[in-house]
Amino acid sequence: CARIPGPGGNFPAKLWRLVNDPHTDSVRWDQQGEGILIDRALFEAEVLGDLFKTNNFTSFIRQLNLYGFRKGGGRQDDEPDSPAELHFQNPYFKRDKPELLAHLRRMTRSNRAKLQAGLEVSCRRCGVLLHRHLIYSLVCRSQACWPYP
Amino acid sequence: CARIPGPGGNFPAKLWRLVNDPHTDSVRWDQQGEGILIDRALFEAEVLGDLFKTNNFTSFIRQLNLYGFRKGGGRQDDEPDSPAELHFQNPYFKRDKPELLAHLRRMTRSNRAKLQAGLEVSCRRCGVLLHRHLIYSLVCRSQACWPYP
Amino acid sequence: CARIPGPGGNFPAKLWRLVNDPHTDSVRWDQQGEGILIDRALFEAEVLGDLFKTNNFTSFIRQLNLYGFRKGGGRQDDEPDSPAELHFQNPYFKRDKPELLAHLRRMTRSNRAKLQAGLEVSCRRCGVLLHRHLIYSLVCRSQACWPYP
DNA sequence: ACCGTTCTAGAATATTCGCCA
DNA sequence: CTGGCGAATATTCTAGAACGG
Repeated sequence: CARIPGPGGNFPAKLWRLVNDPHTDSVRWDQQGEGILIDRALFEAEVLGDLFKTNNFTSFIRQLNLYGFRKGGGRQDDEPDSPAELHFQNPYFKRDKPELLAHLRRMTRSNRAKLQAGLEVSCRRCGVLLHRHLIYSLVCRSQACWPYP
Repeated sequence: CARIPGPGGNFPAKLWRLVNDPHTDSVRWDQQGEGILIDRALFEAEVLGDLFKTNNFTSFIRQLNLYGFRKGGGRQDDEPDSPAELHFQNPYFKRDKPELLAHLRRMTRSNRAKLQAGLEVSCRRCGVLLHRHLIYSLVCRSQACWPYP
Repeated sequence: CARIPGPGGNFPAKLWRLVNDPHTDSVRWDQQGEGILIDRALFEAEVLGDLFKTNNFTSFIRQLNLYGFRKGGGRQDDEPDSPAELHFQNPYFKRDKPELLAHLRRMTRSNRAKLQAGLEVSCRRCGVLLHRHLIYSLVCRSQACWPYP
């Protein structure tokens, strides 16, 4: 069971990799797999400046918002295990529905306008990279081979 | 004679600081002070990943082009001391005419259109930071106090 | 020499008190007294949750922006001692010109419109509290009685 | 009606990738 | 092949908007 490939890809690819990587403690799925939980202090030490070029946690939050993540739990605000953890959710980012990832878009003003007009919006390398990553994560999880040998 | 302040500022501010900083060997003025000479290998080791968030020299070149720098010497391609040095020049980036710095603009498509239409184009924090740096470099050079004590 | 009164007042009053309070290490004037330097980690431990109701540093930044503070140094060489310190400045928030405090306004959209139309904009309790605090700080500094006994 | 807090979006610069004359 | 550029994403700083006190 190979490692999830890295560190390339755009923001959704990186986030998908992080949340599915058992070696990453700062980002994880909530109990229902409908949203993600982020431990800020841990995230700053573990991820920022490494996988991302920024050291500012707020830049990471800006990316979450750009890709359509909203704060708050999926259903009835299921509590994070630690009160310090931030809860975000996105209709196209679900643990058990990786096929939805293809709908993720960077919500710039121009993309928003295009979508409302019914036009196509590209997502550079979304297809290839996300596909690779989701295959990896699905295969690995189904084989219950995590954590890595 | 104080050090040139850093590391803030936009690209022109950083470049002006680098080329005037005697501690930076990878970027320097050509003999006439009309263009800059860049030693790529040295630049990668000395500057990239530190003052800039990128490790790719080509990203730095992209910035040079965005701000209007062109390859080639000012007059008749006065030879770089080392054949490995790249020669770039910009009509508003001259060693002895810091007042021209105020005309530097990021040449995006929209900015290009605005300029052609005779409109104003902003340059965030260009004024303050460039002003700071040019004052420093002028004062320091005039006092011949470089390298720093 | 009495302590600066607290903890009441609106945001500018609190900030003026903090930056002039020698017991507060996380907020201080830059060398020229034209901008303020903020140590985030220290600020979170020292000030947040106490003087302000929030635990989010970003809320404090939002307040700074609402009242017209901008990131970056004022004019000349005012780099932070520690690169970790954030530098903000405001044309009406200067160490040696407390009379300018009266011009501070909460820059909401409506206030912005009013000011551009040349209308008056109120600032609740700005007058009274700021006046009290600036008197205190001036008196205290002039008597060189800091730090407090 | 104003202020403070929170979450999200706008806008400018920075970085990356790839095209093309 | 190369230099310059378009266009997409990434990072930074500031503003909009909603809500409660």
